[in-house]
This record gives sequence, C-alpha cells and structure tokens, in this order.
Amino acid sequence: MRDARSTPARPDAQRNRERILAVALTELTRAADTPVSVIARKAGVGQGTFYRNFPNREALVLEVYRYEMRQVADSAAQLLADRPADRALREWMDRLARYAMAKAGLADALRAATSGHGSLAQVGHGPVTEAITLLLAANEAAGTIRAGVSPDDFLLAIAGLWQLDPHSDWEPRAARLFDLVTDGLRAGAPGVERMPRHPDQRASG
Amino acid sequence: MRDARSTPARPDAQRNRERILAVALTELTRAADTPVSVIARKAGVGQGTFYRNFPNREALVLEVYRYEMRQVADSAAQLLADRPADRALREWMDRLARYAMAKAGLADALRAATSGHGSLAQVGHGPVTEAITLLLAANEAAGTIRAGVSPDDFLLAIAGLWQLDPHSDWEPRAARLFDLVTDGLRAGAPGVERMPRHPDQRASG
DNA sequence: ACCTGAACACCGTTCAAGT
DNA sequence: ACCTGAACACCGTTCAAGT
Repeated sequence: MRDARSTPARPDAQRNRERILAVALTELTRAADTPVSVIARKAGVGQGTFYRNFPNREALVLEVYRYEMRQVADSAAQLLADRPADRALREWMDRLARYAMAKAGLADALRAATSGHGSLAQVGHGPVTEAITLLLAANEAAGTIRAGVSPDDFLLAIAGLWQLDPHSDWEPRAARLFDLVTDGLRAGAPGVERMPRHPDQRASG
Repeated sequence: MRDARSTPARPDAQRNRERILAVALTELTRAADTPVSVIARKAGVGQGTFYRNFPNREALVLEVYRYEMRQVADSAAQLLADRPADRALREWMDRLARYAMAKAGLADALRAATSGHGSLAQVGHGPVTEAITLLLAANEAAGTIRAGVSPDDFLLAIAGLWQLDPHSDWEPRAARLFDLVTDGLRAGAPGVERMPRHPDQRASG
C-alpha cells in the first residue's frame, strides 16, 4: 500500500493499480467469489504485485465498493438544487436502491470479505454520510421531517435495501420500505398537521 | 442428510448429530470462522460423520441459527396474551434485538456461509414470519398500526438490527430504529388522531 | 449402516529470485 | 523499486478402508 505522503509511484506501477481496480469492478460484479489469482491474471500482473498494491482481498473489495458508493453520494447536492427537499430525498433513495441492486455482486463480495466487521451501509462512510447529512438538514429546514434524526439513524432505517434480491421484483418492496421510513421521519415534523401519507409515490424523477 | 421419511437413525448416530449441533452453537457463537474440522473433533466425530449429517458447512450454520431464531419467534403469542398489542410488538422487537446481538457470532457465520443467497432476517422464515403475522394482525385490529403492512415489509424495516455491532453501545441505536419504524407503522392508522410520538419508550417490559 | 482420517482441490498470502 | 510465480498454510469436501 502506498499513501499520499510517499514518493509518487512510477507511472507503470500506477497503471497496474488502476488496472487491478478496473478488472476487480467488472469481475466481482459478475461473481463475488472471483479469486485474487484470476483478478491478478486478467489485470496482467503477478500475485505479488497485487499484494504490493493491496494488503489483502478485503482492502480491494472495500476500495471498489467505496468508489461506487461515492458516485451516488455525490449526486445529492445536485438533486437538492433542482427540487424541493422531500422530493430530493426520495429521488436519492431511489438512486441508492438502483445502485445497490446493480452492484449486488460487489456487495456480496464485501459481505464475504468483511464478515464480522463493517456493515454494508456504512461503507461509503465519508461521502454517503455527508450526502445524507445534507438531505436531512434540508428536509428538517423545510419542516418535512422531524428534528434530531442522525445520518446513522437514517442508514439503519434503510438497511433493508441490502437484503433485497436484485434478481427479484425488488422495486415495489423498496418503495414500500421507503414509504414506511418516510412516514417515520415525518411523524411529529412541524410542517405536518394533516399530510397525505406518502405523496412522493405519485411522482417519478 | 436424513429426512423424516427414512428409517429412524440408530441411537448412537442420532446422538452424533445432536452433539455436532450443540458444539456448533457454542463454538460458532464464540468464533464465526471455526473450521468444520474443529467442530467435528470437539463433537468427538470424524469429518466424514459430519458430512453424513450435514451436506455442507452452510447447512449446519443455518440449522443452528434457525433454531435460535425460533426461540424468539415463539415468545410472541405469550406476549400478546399478557399486554396490549402495541406494547407486545415493542417488547418482541426488544427481545429480537437482544437475541440478534447475543448470537452475533452465529450471524457472522451465516453471512459468511450464505453470502449471495438468503438474508439474515429471513432465516427463521417459518416461525419468525408467523410471529410477525400475529403481532401485526393484533395491532391492526387494535388500530395501532395502519392496514396492509406485510411481515416482509416489517422485516425489511428492522433489518438494520443485524448491522449493529454487539460490542458497541447498540441499545440506544436499536431503540431509535424501533421508534422510527413504530411511527412509520402508525402513520394513517385509524386509532391515531393526535398521538404521542412513541409512547412505548417510557415503558420497560 | 455407519464411522474414521488421510487425501484432494482450492484459495489467500508470502517470499526467493529476478529485472 | 518493482515484478513474477512457485511455495506455504489452511480450509471445505470426498472417499477408500475399516467396524
């Protein structure tokens, strides 16, 4: 492993690392249990080179998954600029769901590699938590959710997402989960006296 | 594997199976990655005997975890006999949380063994789903939750439970999750006009 | 029938040898 | 410095040989 403070890697070494990551994304999405040896071979490097770049298999999987999560996380700011806070939150959840399902192979790889420590939802921790913080703050300010809900609370409430089977008809189940969570967040919010139960349902980003 | 229709096993063979299960419960709770060879040895049998009783490691872990889940599931009926429906539901969730945390080692073993298929929450499927069905029906009848929530919806909403770290201060986080879910279930329920947000908090079974 | 334990297949990780 | 790939350690599963 090489950190930001050390001498920059030789360009060819740099490229090795990137190739490994690219191959890992493709390969682990297809089959979560692809051996390190196969990933190394397809990336055109020896196993030793793999372990020069990553301390172990888990570190690789984590980095790949983290990168993917950051993509969704980063879209939150834009959504908030375009729509009312409650619509932005719901659209973001929908995107998260699509991402989580598209990368389910990766998620399995992560579960297998990190069994025991580190839960799936908290992987993008930096970016994802930031995104949720933004979304919750905007909604709290708009009076569309109650105060005092932490990003951690929110993540825990939607954790069921990662239990859905991407090969199944997961959309309605995710929608029902989001409806329930939305109602839970709304309960006791200042802007809510007699509100329809989950009005976002009729909309589609 | 031997199913119910075949000739009953010899008493000594029967005892082997039970010893394996007992050792597995202890050992997997302590360390989720205990090898099959160790479990077999501590149970006093050869590896071949292990595989005569279980098709693979996953089947063992599943059977142990399923048995543990059934314990919690079966307590639902009694709770409903003793208390109002909403209190019974909350107390049952609290018990489920304590069980899930106590058996976290087992849960890890299961995650590792079944990575890809079968989510943790749905393992006890038979008994657990039955228990939830009872609890939801009673609450719907009492007007304390809205109609049309399936056991599957409920399981998805509390799935975050299995992400908590049993070595951490998980109780308040579980409580906040349950509060949010309770509010979500309550939204739009007939018996609710102006209800306190989550009144169960002040109570303790 | 049922049991044992050595043998097999396979994977993650390391390291001696090379450039 | 960095790379390669054979070697090592370890685990799940099978199977020949025994009772």
